[in-house]
Amino acid sequence: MEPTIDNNAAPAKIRVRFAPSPTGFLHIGGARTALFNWMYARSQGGTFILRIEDTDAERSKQEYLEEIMRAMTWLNLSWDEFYKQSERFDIYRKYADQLLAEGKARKEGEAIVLDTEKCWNNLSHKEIKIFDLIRGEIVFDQSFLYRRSEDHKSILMKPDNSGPLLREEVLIKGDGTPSYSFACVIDDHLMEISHVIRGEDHISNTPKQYLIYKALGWKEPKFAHLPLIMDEEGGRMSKRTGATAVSDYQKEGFLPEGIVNYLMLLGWSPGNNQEKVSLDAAVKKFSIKKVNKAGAAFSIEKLTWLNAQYIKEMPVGKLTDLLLPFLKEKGYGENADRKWLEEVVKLYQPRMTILLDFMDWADYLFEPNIKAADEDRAKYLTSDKKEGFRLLAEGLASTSSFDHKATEDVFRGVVAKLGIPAGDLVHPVRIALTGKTVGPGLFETMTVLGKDKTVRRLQQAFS
RNA sequence: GACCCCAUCGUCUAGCCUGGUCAGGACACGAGCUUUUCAAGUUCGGUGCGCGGGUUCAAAUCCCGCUGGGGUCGCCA
Repeated sequence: MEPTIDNNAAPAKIRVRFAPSPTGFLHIGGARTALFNWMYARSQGGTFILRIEDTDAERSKQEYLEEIMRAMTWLNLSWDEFYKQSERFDIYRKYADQLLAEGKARKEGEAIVLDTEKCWNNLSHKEIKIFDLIRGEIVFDQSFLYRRSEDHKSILMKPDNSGPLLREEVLIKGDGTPSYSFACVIDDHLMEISHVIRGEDHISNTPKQYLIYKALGWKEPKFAHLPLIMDEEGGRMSKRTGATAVSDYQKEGFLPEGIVNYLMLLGWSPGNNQEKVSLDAAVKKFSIKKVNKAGAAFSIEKLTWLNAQYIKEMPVGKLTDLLLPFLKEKGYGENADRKWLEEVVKLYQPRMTILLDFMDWADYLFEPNIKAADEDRAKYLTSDKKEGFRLLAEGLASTSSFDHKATEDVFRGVVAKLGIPAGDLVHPVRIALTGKTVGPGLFETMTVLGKDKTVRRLQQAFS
């Protein structure tokens, strides 16, 4: 039997946008906003739009625009449509002129401002109700329009004292460019945005924009205001308290999978106690109603842990590929043997949390000479170790094979002969070979360092 | 200051809508195991419903107040 319910009604088209202004690098908070928009679009079979809000010609820079697109691409947040507000000035102008003609706006010098008093009075209700998918209904009375003194402490009254003086919303600025709210409203309407998903800092912009929607005779979209990301102390996220640009994290060797995974967990949870969630899995489970209301503190430690999880499960070949640019930058491993390099990577993979860790730990394999810190030398390379070093160098030099077993056999032989615990020689040798007090197993280390360098560093350890 | 938003371990969160499961998981932290070091891994552990009132047989969950935190108040976006 055919269903009796009419399902022919076209389902509402889901269209969302991420609207950064290219006045700086893509911020970690911006990336999160983009991510939630993206997840919502993908989970609903909707459209994800990237709209560049570059109305401020002074502050907008092409390099930032490119950087934002590069960062989003790196994070795997692909967009379906692309717009730049700077190419749409004539559209905003047209609607401003229309409002002017309708008497809902007026000229203020070169600028055009909305007659908010008239627009407010045109409203059928004496309050503005915004429905927020995350927070429910948010109600504003007229006070959000009140004009205040410089110090914000007192409300300015009309000259005739008949009531509070209302602020006029700038639509077109004195230089002819549109204001943020005006361009935003027009674009969201024209681009048929169904859901405006943005940061909580925009909640108080919403009633102003509502007034513009109504002045234009348009229906407002649905809103969802995401909680803000705070810094580690719960304060406002700023450059002062850590890296804020996505590209900074990329430079340190965070993986896009790790960043995206961490970011999605800030204010949302798949609900099944899972921490490690791929973008695909998140899309399947994502629901905007499950997004938290409270702000979330950014924890570099958890990000780092999550990043380490992705590094650990990565095929060695791929990890090596990712390391290549970092090595190249340092001038390391230009002609390194790929097979050898993968052996080295495999050695450090379990302990890496970010790609840069590898650079800090494996430098001794690429530098011709290494030198441990003086205090470590003084502590470990004591003269009573000289005999052990001599015997070890001698023994290793004469081994035919130089693998884990061979090096260990020689080493065990030496400590047995000297009658000392293995640990007494292990640590000094590690210092001599790597310049570090910590690292992977000593025999693996020797193996990847190679016979020549190992023997030479042992011989020169005390010089 | 006004308006708005928010409130579960130190942090991210599940649970809240549809009151009744020792408030569950993760990061971090501590301890054990492992071990040539540091990590990793593994086992175990402590830590929380901001406060005060209601409603109810019963409140993390519903209501009110307080406190605390955050946001906004630009011809920036």
